[in-house]
Amino acid sequence: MRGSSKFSKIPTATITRLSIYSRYLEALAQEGVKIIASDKLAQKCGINPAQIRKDLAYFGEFGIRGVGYFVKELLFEIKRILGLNKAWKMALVGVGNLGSALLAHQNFVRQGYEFAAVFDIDPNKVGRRLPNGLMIHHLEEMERVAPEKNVEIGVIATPAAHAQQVASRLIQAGVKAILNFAPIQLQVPEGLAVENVDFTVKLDNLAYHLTMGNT
Amino acid sequence: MRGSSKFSKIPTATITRLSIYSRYLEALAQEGVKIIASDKLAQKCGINPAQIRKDLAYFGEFGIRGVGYFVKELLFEIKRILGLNKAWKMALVGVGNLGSALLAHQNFVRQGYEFAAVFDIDPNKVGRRLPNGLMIHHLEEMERVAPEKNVEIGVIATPAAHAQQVASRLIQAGVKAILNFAPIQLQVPEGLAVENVDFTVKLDNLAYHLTMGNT
DNA sequence: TGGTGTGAACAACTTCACAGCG
DNA sequence: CGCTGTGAAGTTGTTCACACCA
Repeated sequence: MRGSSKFSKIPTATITRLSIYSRYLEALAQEGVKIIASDKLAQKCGINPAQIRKDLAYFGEFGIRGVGYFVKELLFEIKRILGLNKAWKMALVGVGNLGSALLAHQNFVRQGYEFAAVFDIDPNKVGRRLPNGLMIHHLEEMERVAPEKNVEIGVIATPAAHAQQVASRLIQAGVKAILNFAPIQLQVPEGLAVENVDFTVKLDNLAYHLTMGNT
Repeated sequence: MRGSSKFSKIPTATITRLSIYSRYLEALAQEGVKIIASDKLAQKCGINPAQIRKDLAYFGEFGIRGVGYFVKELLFEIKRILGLNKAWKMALVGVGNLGSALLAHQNFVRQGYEFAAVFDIDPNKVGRRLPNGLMIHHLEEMERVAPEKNVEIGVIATPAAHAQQVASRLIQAGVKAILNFAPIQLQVPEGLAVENVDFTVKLDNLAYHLTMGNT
């Protein structure tokens, strides 16, 4: 089997790992490393070498037998696969502590993601302009503003109580992918992509490990 | 098989789901709902009902056949399993945008987690006192302060470049669990629990779904 | 009767082991 | 020779289907 043709079933975990590979390849490229073998990369990522080769094999043949992978070339290919060869426009909803931190987070820009619109419902915030020049819109304006700014990804940084309502609005405004920081399982129609960033759950995992015997 | 005795191999996914169940049970309890069936809960969580029963079966029998589960009782049991019947002390490292947002985040306290110590390396921050009364310590003081404050969980909110160094310090100070917000794979000794909160990776997943055909 | 608890079937993902090629 | 690419084996997690019991 070869090629990324059509809808081969790619494990979600594979995509997640590709993202991780790209980070290390980026670092290697900056260090001037030209070639890397799956064993070396695997060690860095804490992953089985065969896993890396399998992951890549879903999309084609990028390596040279007996040698390894050209760092720059592989990085380019992975970025292409992930869709990082374009600038993604995001909308932030919720300019609280977390939302503000996300706005200030410089990794996004470096990575090809950009906040193109910002929303809130707090009258004290709506209408104000952020340091980066963006205006805080009222959530009501979502349907108008989001398409105008070509928003493709919605980022929910509101309290859990508002998250579902916000998600519905985003979807109505044509957004097809949501990054959800609220600790709630969003109900969305088929075909819509939702990723949850849920540190409460992660903490619970840690608490469990600390409580039970962690091998 | 029954009971949580010793080291039965529990899937990580099960623990994650238990955490999610607990959230919905909490909501149900507050709404005054007394009894819930696995089908109902499953629907809320977007999970297969059998999965819920399997997850619970790892730890005992908590339901009544033909009836369902007593909400309060099940919630109590899950919290006990996860180790949430105590207050966990956390140390925050990195009082930047993200770190500040985490400090202000009220869900932690409600959930039984508490920041007991805060660290940074920025001379402009070290020595200052936070609104909640906590003093920002220099990272160098970790080994002294962390044990003093009974820190059990380390939270890394520093730039990626510092994360590994911080992790090592936390470990040296006796911390056995780390919540890592830095986009890097931490190298830690066997038996230490690390959970990564990595929204860059999540965004990449969304970008992939938007780029490729999402069913 | 109706929903839990659970062995057994199934599906998905990971690792192994080695053929094949630069 | 050495490392990729990959079928096959192994492992882990999920769903089904129904016995069992309040």
